[in-house]
Amino acid sequence: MNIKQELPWDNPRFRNWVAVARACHVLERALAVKLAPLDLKPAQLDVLMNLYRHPGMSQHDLARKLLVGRSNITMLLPQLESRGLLRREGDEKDKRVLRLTLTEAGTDLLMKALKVHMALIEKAMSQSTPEQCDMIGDQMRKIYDVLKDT
Amino acid sequence: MNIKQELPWDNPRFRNWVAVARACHVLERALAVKLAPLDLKPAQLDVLMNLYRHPGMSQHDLARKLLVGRSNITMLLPQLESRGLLRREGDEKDKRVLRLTLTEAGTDLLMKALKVHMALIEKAMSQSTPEQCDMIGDQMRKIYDVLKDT
DNA sequence: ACATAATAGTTCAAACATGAACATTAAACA
DNA sequence: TGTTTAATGTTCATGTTTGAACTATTATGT
Repeated sequence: MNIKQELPWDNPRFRNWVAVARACHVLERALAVKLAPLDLKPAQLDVLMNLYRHPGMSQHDLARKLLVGRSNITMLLPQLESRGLLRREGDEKDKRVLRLTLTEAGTDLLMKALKVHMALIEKAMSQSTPEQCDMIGDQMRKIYDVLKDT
Repeated sequence: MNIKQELPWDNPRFRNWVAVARACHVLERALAVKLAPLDLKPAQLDVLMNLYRHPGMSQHDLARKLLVGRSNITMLLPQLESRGLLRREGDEKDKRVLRLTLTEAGTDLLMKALKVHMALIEKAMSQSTPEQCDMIGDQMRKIYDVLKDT
């Protein structure tokens, strides 16, 4: 019988995941700083990114994509809409849903923000070979699949 | 000249980092759910973990470890202290600093919470070989080093 | 058709994080 | 020593995130 149970810090999976979380955290903070001149928060950038890739998506779909609650989206959108970055238009067939699309100004700002975001990620991952980088992405997508319904 | 500039989604580093961020986010959410029965938030678990590994650390040191502001720590600790999970004692030599240590109850709760955390991480990373897992950890530590002073 | 369920979005109060300004104490240095 | 500068922790105002309750609309089932 063990007098002292194994501590998580002895476990490679634990130690390595802690490193993942810390890297995420520090990159998020750095991104917030770099986006400040554009008067944009990381969460707002996530919104613009998703609308660019999925024009006409509903608020519900957006919330699921961003892994946040619907009320969060409700609170987030008016700021962006009043700045003229996106439009909310009622769906013809289903009067419950609002369809979201970027305006031209929204797309312009997104492009500027993406340059900042890209530069940061390039800097962060400059140490990794393409193979390592892809492997990391593959593993992370698996983790997401394993946990997404938890 | 390019009519359309390269989009970030065409860049492997960008796509793969997005996967990292999403995996982090979904694991954090899952952890919050699993910790709820212990009446513990992920941020509070982070505090307990750090105090266990570094007994007697100051609030300032704790804030730096957790990558948050000092005021955040000030707001966080009273909840844990009033539950009898940790002690705050003034330093003899420097009357500005408060030394933080876990109580026995704090250590007990930490051990229970770590089991939950470990189980989640094991589940998440069960798809990775030990080599892949270590490689991910190595890369993430590099990213942290590159960005920590940004 | 009608009653019941489920869904999309909003509102609201509570919890949480953040950064600037502040008080206290220690360190630097003239 | 005495003055200035820096460090620790707190307070407070602000902004963000969350989940539960609510309205309006659509889907389901009898």
